[in-house]
Amino acid sequence: MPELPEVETTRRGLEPVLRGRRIVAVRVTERRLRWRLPAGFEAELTGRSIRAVGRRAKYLLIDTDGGTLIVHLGMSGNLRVLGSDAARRAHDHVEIVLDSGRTVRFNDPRRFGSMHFVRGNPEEHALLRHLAPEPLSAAFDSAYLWAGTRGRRVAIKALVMNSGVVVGVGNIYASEALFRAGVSPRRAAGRLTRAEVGRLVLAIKRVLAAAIKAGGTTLRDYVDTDGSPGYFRQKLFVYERVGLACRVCRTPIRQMVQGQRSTYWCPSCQS
DNA sequence: ATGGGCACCTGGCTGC
DNA sequence: TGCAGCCAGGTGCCCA
Repeated sequence: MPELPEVETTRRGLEPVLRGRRIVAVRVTERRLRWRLPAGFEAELTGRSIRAVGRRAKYLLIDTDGGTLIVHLGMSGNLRVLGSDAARRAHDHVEIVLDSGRTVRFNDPRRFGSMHFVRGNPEEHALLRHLAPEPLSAAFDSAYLWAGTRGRRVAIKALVMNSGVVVGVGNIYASEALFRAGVSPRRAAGRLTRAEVGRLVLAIKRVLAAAIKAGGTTLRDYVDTDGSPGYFRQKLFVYERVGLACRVCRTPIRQMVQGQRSTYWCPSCQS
């Protein structure tokens, strides 16, 4: 479910609730996440004080005085802030109880999400070590993507979803950014012109920034830490709009499958 | 190295 | 009403 804007929205919701708080209890009701939670997981976290809540790609980094909790929301995960007496719901797997009396619950029906508690620099963890630049950073610019596309025969849509090229762009925002850039999702990455690469870099930055501003996109389950949905869905140009008129030229939006994922595009605006 | 396909898992919807 | 089949915001891993 969540791409960079949804994870960043979650980070912003967690930060004021977690910063400076101490973890007084950790309860796990399902250890079988994407990677099984180790036996010592609860004990390692309990008693820690939280210093900050960061983000790298789609990973949340909950920085404590004894290590970092790395959280991924997978396809269907969310973290909600609740009172400690709130009723448990189906698929609540992990609960982190704070000294403020509030609690953070990780709910994830599909269990593609994950948690790791690591000592030392989390950027050196195997999951983070090989990640490409952040899309909203200065490092992700036209020259960078130009170099990263040369000689690549993969479809440009697959390339922008590759976390070794740029992070945080998932299935929704890949289609949306390509629409905004006027580039067909099936084009071989290496065949894009300099101008197209430049437009694509700008489109990725703008669509992600606009989605963060709207609190992310809720298609089905995504909710922020308060349980409220994101409002960017109304601003989507192509995603899940197959057969509907393009909001720019009125041509019907089309859908195809690339790499087992749905792609949406306007055959008139994109070439 | 690169590209493509599968696997992990549950729930919701469609159509017979 | 029941059930099979298909689809869903991700990504690590295996193979050619």
